Amino acid sequence: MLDKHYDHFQVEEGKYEKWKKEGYFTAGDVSKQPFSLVIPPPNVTGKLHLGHVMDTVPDDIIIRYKKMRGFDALWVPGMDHAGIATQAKVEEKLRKQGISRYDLGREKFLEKAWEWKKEYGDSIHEQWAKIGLSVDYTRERFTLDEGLSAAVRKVFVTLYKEGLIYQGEKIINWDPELRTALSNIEVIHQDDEGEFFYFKYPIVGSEDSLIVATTRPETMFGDTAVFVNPKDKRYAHLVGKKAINPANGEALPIMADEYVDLSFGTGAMKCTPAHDPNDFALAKKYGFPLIKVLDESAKMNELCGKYQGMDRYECRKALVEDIKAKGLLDHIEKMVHSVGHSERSGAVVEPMLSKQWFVKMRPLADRVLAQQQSEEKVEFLPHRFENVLIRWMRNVDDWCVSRQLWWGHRIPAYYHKQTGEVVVSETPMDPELYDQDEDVLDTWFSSALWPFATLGWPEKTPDFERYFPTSVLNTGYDIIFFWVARMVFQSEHFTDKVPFKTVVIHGLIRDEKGRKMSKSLGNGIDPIDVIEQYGVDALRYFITTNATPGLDMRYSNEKLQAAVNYLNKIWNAVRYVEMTLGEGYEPKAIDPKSLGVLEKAILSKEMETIRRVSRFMDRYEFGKASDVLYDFVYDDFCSTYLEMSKVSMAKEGDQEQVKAVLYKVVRDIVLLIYPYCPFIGEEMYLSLPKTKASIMLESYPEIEKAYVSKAAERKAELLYTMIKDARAYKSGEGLAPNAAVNIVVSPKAPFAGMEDYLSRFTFAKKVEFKPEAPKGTTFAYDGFSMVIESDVDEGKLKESLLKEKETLKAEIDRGERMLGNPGFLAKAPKEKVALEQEKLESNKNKLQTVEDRLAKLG
RNA sequence: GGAUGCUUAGCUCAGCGGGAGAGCAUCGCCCUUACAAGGCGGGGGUCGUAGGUUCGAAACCUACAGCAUCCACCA
Repeated sequence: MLDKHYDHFQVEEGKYEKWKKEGYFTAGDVSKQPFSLVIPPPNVTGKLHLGHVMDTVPDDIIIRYKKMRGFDALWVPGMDHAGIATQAKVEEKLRKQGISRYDLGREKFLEKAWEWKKEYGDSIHEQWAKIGLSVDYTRERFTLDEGLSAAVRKVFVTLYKEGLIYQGEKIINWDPELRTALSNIEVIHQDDEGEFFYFKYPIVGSEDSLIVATTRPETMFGDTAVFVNPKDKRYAHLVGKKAINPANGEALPIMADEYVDLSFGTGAMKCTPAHDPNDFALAKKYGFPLIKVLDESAKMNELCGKYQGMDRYECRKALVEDIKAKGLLDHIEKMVHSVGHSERSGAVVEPMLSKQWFVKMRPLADRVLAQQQSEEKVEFLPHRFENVLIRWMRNVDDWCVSRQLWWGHRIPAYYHKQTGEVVVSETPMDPELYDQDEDVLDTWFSSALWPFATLGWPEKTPDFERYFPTSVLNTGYDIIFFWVARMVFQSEHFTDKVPFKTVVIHGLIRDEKGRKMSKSLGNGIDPIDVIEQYGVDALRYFITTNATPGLDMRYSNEKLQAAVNYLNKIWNAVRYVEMTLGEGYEPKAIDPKSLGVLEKAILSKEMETIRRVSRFMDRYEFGKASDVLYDFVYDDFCSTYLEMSKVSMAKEGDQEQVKAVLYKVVRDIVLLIYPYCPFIGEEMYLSLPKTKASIMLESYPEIEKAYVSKAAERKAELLYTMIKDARAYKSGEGLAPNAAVNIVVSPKAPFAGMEDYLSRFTFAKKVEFKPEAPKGTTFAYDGFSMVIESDVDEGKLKESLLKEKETLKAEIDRGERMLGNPGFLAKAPKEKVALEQEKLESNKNKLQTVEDRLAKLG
């Protein structure tokens, strides 16, 4: 027997450990159909946040549901080494101890990083357990483990041999704080306030000068030309002449190119090929030298004269002062412009010429674009997110994959010590003869292989053969570019298959005010705190049912409390059923034909509920599925059938049937809620009679056609409507709910045995069935009527009757307008027209009754 | 500049061609042995604005406004 209140601490205790120990999470029953998914691997950078709960709980619901549906459901867990993010954290920790990574050296630093991974990996495991994730620990992976590393080398070498990986000197995004290259998407653009400096460039051999504007004066040491637009009449006479760079006195050619925007700045632009991607393109076109003026910490280098060694901003300030002193500063404008920041360090990113490794994206992206046109494509839910992928694939630039870090997959490229010859190899080259490339790969390079490499690829392992491609991936829209896109192209290129058939995209969780959760705002919410307060089942329920697919959701304490209340409701329904069944109850088979009307009706409703819930579960629409179940639990079961059953139990003869039905329905409710809330689900399940060792061994409730009876539902509905009418009538007249009345139904009862329910729930002293209706307050239904006799406050009654009359008239008016419209009759579906006719008839009858009653009142 | 989403009850959000819904909040009555973390009953909305399509629009189309997000560019 369950306790009076649901206590989440007691309910959660020990269950996860038991499931894990019993091996319920382990897949591999080959007699069943496989179903698989991989966890979005959390970074080993720290504790999990609510975003991870959003990523993983839907997966857990899917896995638990699919297991109940008889699938061999595999959920591969694992974590991501998160190269740059983790390295930044480890460096920060060391810095607090006054140590830099260079003090330690590569090997020692990596030891520290592995210690970090161990510590945070353990804490992530604890959190998975708290959340209740049914991941298969026998198949757990790490993006830096031996198998993944082998897969990474295989992919790198293969792409290199195919000409899809190359080393090149290009403008990349440089993070001067972490001293590494970044890919385009690791750069966050934000609008920063800056200054726009207008400098005078004297024209050689003339008194004239040209004004050029820049936001980054410190890069002027790398300028190679000044450009104007060929159509620009203001400068036509200067093209071909030379202008003096006010930073270093060098003469720069003035050239014309269509690229220059006449309306921006002064219409004259300086060209700095080594520090701007557009200028780089111009320099290539005209064959300019590429002059780099910043070092890897964004300090000025030896080409910058007296500014050498200065930080870029220090230099900017000093240089502007010096130019001003020379009288060559025209003016300074404040301007807000978009500035790139490193996603991890926050440092302002410098576009910089650098030799890096790149993945040639065009052929890989084209393959994806073609695949999305075919039958064997990745399906996105909601569909619109497919366009995000497609647009990115259409416009993608080559991917800079080398990082000047230590924590990650070291690039399998080797340089001959004498000749400098480059060898790219899966197996290490002789260290006597070759030096390995110092750089590591972008962390997403290995994440991209996650769905197939975790299953054993490149080996043809049984798991890979059986579980790949995976069935579904559930993740946030914020990492479609970072992760989803890359898994798709790598998978299609290397396995010739999509990595997953369906991607379910969810929104992000925000705080109660709708703001993004972030460290700087300090508004992040620790899931562990939420679990302490409300229990994990409530958190799981909240996070999967209060969100619309693809849209952001807000964290809400109120909604969590609502979830707790709902769970407590189910808990108590189970408790009531247990009390009713009594000790030692032995479940009995139900004969659908011999059941009473109310029993038939609730089972029929349950079948409809199972049908609708299953349909939504199969489409991964957990919010909708839970809504359907919620309505059934509250309205149909708890408020209605369960209350009716109290009367039934007091009657002779029916008890066994009622018990059997109560048992079946409440047990099925437990099974239906269980994928969402496994802990309380297990607790309630085990508390009921005749169970298996765990709810994890159960199957999902099935629709049984013998239980479907729309006729019984309609009959029961009549009774419920009568009760509701009688109650509303009493309330409308200012009678207490428990005030005594007499009810007469005529000419006969809609179904036998209903009088007990009617009297109990309307507090009728007497319920009679008579062929003739007496005088009194009459409610008309199809084929019979109900008359209520009571002491009435005539004033109040009249008021409520008048109000009812108004609403009925409005309804009738609406119906008549509709049915009087020739267009409606001609074009609307026949069923709709018939339905409206029925409604109109019924409303007219009701109005008649109301008017009769009013007439009697005078 | 391009794209997407949102705008519905006091708050948070469903609904997305045929009678305006939920949770919370609010008001009234009830501690009735499943549940006061509850029950019963009630109040509250010209569904952002303006046009259009349709027999019928909160829903479909167009324009506009506000909010949010993403991508690109910014010498």
